[in-house]
Amino acid sequence: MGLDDRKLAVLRAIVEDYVATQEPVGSKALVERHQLGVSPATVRNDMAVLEEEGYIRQPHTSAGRVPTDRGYRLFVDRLSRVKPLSPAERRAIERFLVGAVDLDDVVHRTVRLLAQLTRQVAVVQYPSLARSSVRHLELVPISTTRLMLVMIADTGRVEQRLVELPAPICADDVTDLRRLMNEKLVGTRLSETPPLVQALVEEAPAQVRPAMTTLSTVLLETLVERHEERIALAGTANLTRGGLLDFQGSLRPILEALEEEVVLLKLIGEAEPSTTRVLIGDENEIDNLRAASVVSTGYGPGATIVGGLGVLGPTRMDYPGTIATVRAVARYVGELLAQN
Amino acid sequence: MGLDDRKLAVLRAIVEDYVATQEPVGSKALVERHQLGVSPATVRNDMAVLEEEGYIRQPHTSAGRVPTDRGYRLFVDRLSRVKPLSPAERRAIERFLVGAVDLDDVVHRTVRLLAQLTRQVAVVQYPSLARSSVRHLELVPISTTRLMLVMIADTGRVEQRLVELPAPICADDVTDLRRLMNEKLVGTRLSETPPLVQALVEEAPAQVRPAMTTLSTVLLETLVERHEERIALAGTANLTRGGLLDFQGSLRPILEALEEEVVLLKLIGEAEPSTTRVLIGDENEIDNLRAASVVSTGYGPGATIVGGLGVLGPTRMDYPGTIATVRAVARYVGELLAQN
DNA sequence: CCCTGGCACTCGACTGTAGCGAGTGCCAGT
DNA sequence: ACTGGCACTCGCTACAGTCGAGTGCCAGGG
Repeated sequence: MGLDDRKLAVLRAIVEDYVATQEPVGSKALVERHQLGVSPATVRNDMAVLEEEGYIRQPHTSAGRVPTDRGYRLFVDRLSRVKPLSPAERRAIERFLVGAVDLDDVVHRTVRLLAQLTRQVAVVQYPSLARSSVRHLELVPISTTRLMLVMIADTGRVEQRLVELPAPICADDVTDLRRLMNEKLVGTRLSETPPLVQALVEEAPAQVRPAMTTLSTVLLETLVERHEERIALAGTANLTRGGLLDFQGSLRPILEALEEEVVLLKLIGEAEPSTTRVLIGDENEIDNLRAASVVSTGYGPGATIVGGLGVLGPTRMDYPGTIATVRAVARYVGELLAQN
Repeated sequence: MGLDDRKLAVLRAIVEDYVATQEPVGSKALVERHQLGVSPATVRNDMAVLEEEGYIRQPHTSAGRVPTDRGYRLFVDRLSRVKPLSPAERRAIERFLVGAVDLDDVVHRTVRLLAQLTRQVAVVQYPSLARSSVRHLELVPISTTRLMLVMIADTGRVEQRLVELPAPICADDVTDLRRLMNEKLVGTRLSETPPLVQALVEEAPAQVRPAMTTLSTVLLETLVERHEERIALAGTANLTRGGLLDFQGSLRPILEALEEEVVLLKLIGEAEPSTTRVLIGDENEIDNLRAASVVSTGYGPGATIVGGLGVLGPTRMDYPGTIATVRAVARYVGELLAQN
């Protein structure tokens, strides 16, 4: 408990050195590289206390100390000072994101940018449908019994589904359907849609009732219920930096986890407004990712949040820098979305 | 040169054993596990010839033999018998692919299926726009000066672009634009589109000429010229199978290559009709992939090809099995697309 | 002429030993 | 409360020795 200022300074120094060198750090090296104003022996005593409290540990009896997950946690919460982005980084962000033609394009550029800047694995969630509202619904006749239902969300996401009608339909009826759907649904949040869709079916003229029923089913089942979240990933090659030291030599579990969209969504999809979430090692609920840390945040136009983004790396990561970058990128993307 | 039947049989046996065990195979083990009808010493002589011809090599002086890229090539070209799929695999394919709601869904399911069956990295190209034709063009007004241009291709692909108009436009004009574009472009292949689009602008009534000009620019620039190919990837975790033995211990270059869509397209996008292409190690043009092999083929409804798919793995892979699986999956996907 | 058994040889993998050195814990002294 | 000193631990490296799988070659036999 009694962690006085110097002990905290020692912990900070250990974390910083270990992150930089990737090697267990000893008492002598510490006093040499940081102005602690005390001797190695004193530092050793402090280290013993820190170890007892579970903030650091020794890989083997006669080696230096390495921060534990708990140590990183303390470091992140209380010891790290926010590192402002370099002008070069700011410029990189702007240069990278202008000129995106498309939501797809925005997301792809963002995820690559994030991977490049942090030199880690980057994950970006497409704007969540659940958090979007309907901007427009379009029906495109493919044949007399087939329609393409296109939904355009205010976040720029566009989803389409092929709808197989129970009976042939004429062009006028399609127009009616389109009008009815748009009148009722445009502007509503996807999460509030179900009852409205229900009403839509009930109020539909008999003429188009069967078609509307089919349409509503597709709308609810594929767009609302299994609310189709999408994810973009980049920078997996960065997992191999630092040789086999990180991730105790096996990338396997990490790569497996990254293939599961559900897992990724859990990681970065539960963004709270304007917080940056840092999950360190063990704190992670997914077993495969116990050797990794995740820094994530939400993004969206203005103050609203429409999706999450973040990076994943070894617990031994540069938290202050990563946090700053993730935040900055999220803010830029938000601004970009606000313009549309 | 003088490779008689027995020497070929020896090579085949070496490849099969090495693929199965991942360990250099010696003469004694060979005669034990295969009915070659000769003694180890004879096999040794054959091996010496095979080595001289560059089909196998010794990792170190006193170890067994390992196939070279050239050896695999000979094996694939002349020695491997096609391995029919097991009924279980066939069922797996069908079960996996039915119930896809969406082109996106089809592609995602396919790539995961392929990764799972071959236990390797799978790559699937979305149906190429260049090889698709226009089924329908839709214009959705977003505001008075903004349109969403939606293009639906016969392959099921749907692309959308936001178009910023030079001047406000009324609903009737939008209807006109839509009609004009569809009359002229529906049914044409994307690759033949440019001159038609040109004509479209020239023939447009003065009233909608400026808007049509802008539209055509977007159409050409973002859909035709940089013909937007997309790729899905799965199974990267399979790269870690076989410990660090494959890929000489470093996944780095492989992962890097897999992040480059351009590279992937080059690998699987140049499909010839009804051929399965096998690239072994060195044969690969991409330096990063010199330690890997790629098995790819084209797919599409009926006999036409709209895109490529394939898998990437260590040169030490089960070629007959992989080839059979890749072909089968491609055929099923083709059938699936033909139904739409 | 081709195949075979035998034999000497090579060389990587593994084991055990020894010395080195970074780093620690503890203690007595200021 | 901090410091210098000292004994101790233990992983790392180098080195020597042994083992054994596998080879190349050769002489003999069908």
